[in-house]
Amino acid sequence: MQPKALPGFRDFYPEDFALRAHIFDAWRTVARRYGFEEWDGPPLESLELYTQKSGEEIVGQLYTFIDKGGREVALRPEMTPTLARVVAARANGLKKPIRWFSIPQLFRYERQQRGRLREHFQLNCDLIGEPGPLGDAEIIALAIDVMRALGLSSSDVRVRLSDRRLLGGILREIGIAEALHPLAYQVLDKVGRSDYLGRRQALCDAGALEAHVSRLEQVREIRVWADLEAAFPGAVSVGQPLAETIAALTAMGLGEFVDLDLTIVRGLAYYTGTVFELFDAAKTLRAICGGGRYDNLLNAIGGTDLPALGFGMGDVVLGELLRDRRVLPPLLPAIDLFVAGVDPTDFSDVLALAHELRDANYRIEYGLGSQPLGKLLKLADARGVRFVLVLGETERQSGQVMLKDLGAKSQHMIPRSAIVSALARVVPPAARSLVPVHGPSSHG
RNA sequence: GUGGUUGUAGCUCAAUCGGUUAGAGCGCCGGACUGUGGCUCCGGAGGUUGCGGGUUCGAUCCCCGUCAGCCACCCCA
Repeated sequence: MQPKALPGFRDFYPEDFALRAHIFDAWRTVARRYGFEEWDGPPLESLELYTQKSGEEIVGQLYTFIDKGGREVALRPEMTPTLARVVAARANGLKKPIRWFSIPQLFRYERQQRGRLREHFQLNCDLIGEPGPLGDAEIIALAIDVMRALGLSSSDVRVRLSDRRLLGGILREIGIAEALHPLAYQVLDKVGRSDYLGRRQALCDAGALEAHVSRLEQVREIRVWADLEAAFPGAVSVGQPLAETIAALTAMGLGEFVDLDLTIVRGLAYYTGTVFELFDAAKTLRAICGGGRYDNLLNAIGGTDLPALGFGMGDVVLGELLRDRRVLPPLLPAIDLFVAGVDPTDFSDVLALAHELRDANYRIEYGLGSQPLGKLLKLADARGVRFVLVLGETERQSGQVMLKDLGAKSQHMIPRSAIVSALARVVPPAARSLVPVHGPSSHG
């Protein structure tokens, strides 16, 4: 039996890594477009950071151990507690609102399933120090724009949006006691799922009136703002921030992505306002992204009273959705040019030429052993590279190099002495090459 | 953590009722091809049938266990 990666952990072969890089690229590009700055923290934290405040659910699934100094430590399962600590440490010196993003690798010890591993990368975007609904719209818009940047539309992904303040208002309007609100949230969370009746019974057993629970069930029918006004007129006023957030998203032209869905609760105990999730439209996968407002968390962890909100977007479900929707990045060749020497006496010329071109920021491969030219061309072709430079006795005597275009099936001589400037007109240097790997023929 | 289900080559899959040395395509390596790639043809490597045990003259096939994948719970990122 060959050794394998631990369950729930991944090996990234180059084609897998290409997808990961594609996702990271979109994450960074869009976050920067919103003026967010990248930061990071340690992957290993004190266990106490997680046991403290951020929801007991997570703690049972931590990777924890005692380090050699006797400290109880944990691999980070989420980024928000670290963020709270880091921000709190310099809260007075940071200009608000703070716009930060990070791409941490996170760990959870849990049985894996599709879309849920023990390790994943997650884009975290957080906006700290802004209490108003335009901040909520900003964060949600960023998440939507990541989808758009990856080639997904509103028919591929949906934002499901709710607000705990509004939900609280609805529960008060119904008359459900404050102490029963967590149970009521669970009932809403389970709507349409197998355990729904069990949770409903639990709420009744805890003292909720049957009539109240029935009315609570109307919440799941609310799809547009008018539904809310009709069903719970008394709660509309506490829903104002959510209404303004939706209006802002509509003004941005992103309204078509957004569904009002008050059954979105989210497990983490620290959310205080807006909560939202992104799903694939067919809803065959797990949530792509989840987030919301957590106005009390920074105070609880770092003693700094700042409103905040943010989201986490994992790479696993997102990658599956990109595969499903067939919006994967094109496979690009790893090199711009292949250099082929005709026989072993050409090696030193090949090495000199290759290195000169690498210094000019070309990505270069050449044959590492003594191989016939046909072999080298076959290798170049397999690499997906379009251009080959051939160096042999003939070229050396005339002070030239042969530039062979595998795509156009043509070749011509260019002067060896001015090789870089001669090439620049034909082959743009370096990693900006856009020639697809299977592409010379399909590329034009 | 609970229940169900599936494990054959790097990948996708075969293998009659339990019966000889577990096959094929793709991929990989080599040759035809010593200054011209893709195509073609030929050859090769690669498997303790996830692992362990049991039943049997004989197990990829049946039984048990275990590990891993998947699905549903659970929980959420």
